[in-house]
Amino acid sequence: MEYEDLRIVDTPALVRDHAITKLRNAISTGLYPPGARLVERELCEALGVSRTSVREALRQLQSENLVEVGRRRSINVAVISAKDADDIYLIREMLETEAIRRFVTFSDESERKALGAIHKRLVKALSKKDHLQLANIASEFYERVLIGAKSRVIYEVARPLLARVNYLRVRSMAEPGRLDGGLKEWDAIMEAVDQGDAEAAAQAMARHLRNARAAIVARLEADEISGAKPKRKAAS
Amino acid sequence: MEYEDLRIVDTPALVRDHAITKLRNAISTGLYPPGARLVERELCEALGVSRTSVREALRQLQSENLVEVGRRRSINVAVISAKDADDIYLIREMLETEAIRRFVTFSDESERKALGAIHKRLVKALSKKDHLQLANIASEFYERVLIGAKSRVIYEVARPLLARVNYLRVRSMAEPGRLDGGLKEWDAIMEAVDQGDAEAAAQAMARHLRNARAAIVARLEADEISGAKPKRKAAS
DNA sequence: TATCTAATATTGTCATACAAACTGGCCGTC
DNA sequence: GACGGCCAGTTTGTATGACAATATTAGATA
Repeated sequence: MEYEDLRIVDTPALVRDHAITKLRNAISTGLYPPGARLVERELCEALGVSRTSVREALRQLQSENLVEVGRRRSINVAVISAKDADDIYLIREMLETEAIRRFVTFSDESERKALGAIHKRLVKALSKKDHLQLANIASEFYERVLIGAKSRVIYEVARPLLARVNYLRVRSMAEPGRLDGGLKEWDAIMEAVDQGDAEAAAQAMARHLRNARAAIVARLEADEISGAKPKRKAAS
Repeated sequence: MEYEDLRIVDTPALVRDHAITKLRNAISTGLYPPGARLVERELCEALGVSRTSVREALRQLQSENLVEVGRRRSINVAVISAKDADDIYLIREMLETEAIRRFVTFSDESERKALGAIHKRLVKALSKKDHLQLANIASEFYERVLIGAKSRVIYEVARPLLARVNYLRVRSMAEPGRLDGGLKEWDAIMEAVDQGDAEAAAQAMARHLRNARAAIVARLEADEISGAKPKRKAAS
């Protein structure tokens, strides 16, 4: 008999996890844009939780580098410079090419199916030019690859990097011209995965990330020269 | 006149940072060995701080993956499997080869001098077979390279990985045979740096990390087959 | 208007409090 | 003596209130 299925594994939801998720979302959607100051009391109010929980959540976001401490002890949404973004994408390339190699090697049928489904939705969103949707689906794709790679370590290292550039990706995708690499890059990745060609998949992923990097870094550099206007207040 | 030096930049030490440092040390020295359960009240007592601070410190260590939550919400010192270690060293190789390339390219004279000094101490500790000292100095070396690479992102990603394997390195160095790669590997790195040969330095670092990886993974695999005895209690 | 001062806000830390889940031992029953 | 269940003690998650030390803002004043 298989009793494994009966095993109680359910962990009651933690308030602070809820808070972390909400804050992460608020940051990646730009509700709290880079540089915005996060005031504990306001977050308590907005989230409906105690300062205890908000503070623990902030500590976590802090070590994920999604927020940073200002000079006056204030907590601000992290500002990512062009150089930072460049480095993040370099590291993503290192990690995610390895991840997709392992995905091809270790993933089971259902995982490949799931990735294929995400790819389909991606194509649809692309054709509709639905930028926000596209960014979200792409996030799912990256994350699914990380999970399928079956390496706790790679996942733990790469995921925070994804979170850090999430906002940038949403922004960049709203740009005319580059809809996150266009169809070809995604198709190349998916095709290589379908054919079980790990090396081709890694190459396709590398190309994709290098292009994304170029687009995002260019955008940030343009921003930096034009206006160095640090936002101090959160969006209302 | 240069008033910059008078600028008050000093940030009063935070209790929680103190706690984090202490705990990190306790973990990497093995005072709290892998698997050991960390009980909040005991940590409060040991550190002489309130539960608030201990909990915020734990949240941080948690996102650094130095501790992990057990089934019943308990906080345990992270146990690193052979596979985890293998992956960590793979990623370290990716990051630290890049880091030392940049060190060679971007570091200034004083930083190279400082690295040279660390190397000298390393050689001395090696000749004395002072394992603990050796592990600590090696940590300094790695960290100094990361700093000299002048990339906030690389530093932020690589440093937690260093912290995660710190305990393993201390242990592994106590092994007869491998004294963390022996003289040759370190000398090769330092020589390449001195000659300003970024690529040679990267190669030497890669070799060093691959050897360290092999030693540590072998050790962990031996441990895993012999005894799967998870420690549940912290050292007194 | 410029500047100094007092009121206010914000963060860091502590001390409690309490519910929920878990642990372990004690006891009674058979 | 074995079994089962009840009860007290632990531990974590969360909330609340308090207070010092700064930082910020507003107000008063020259």
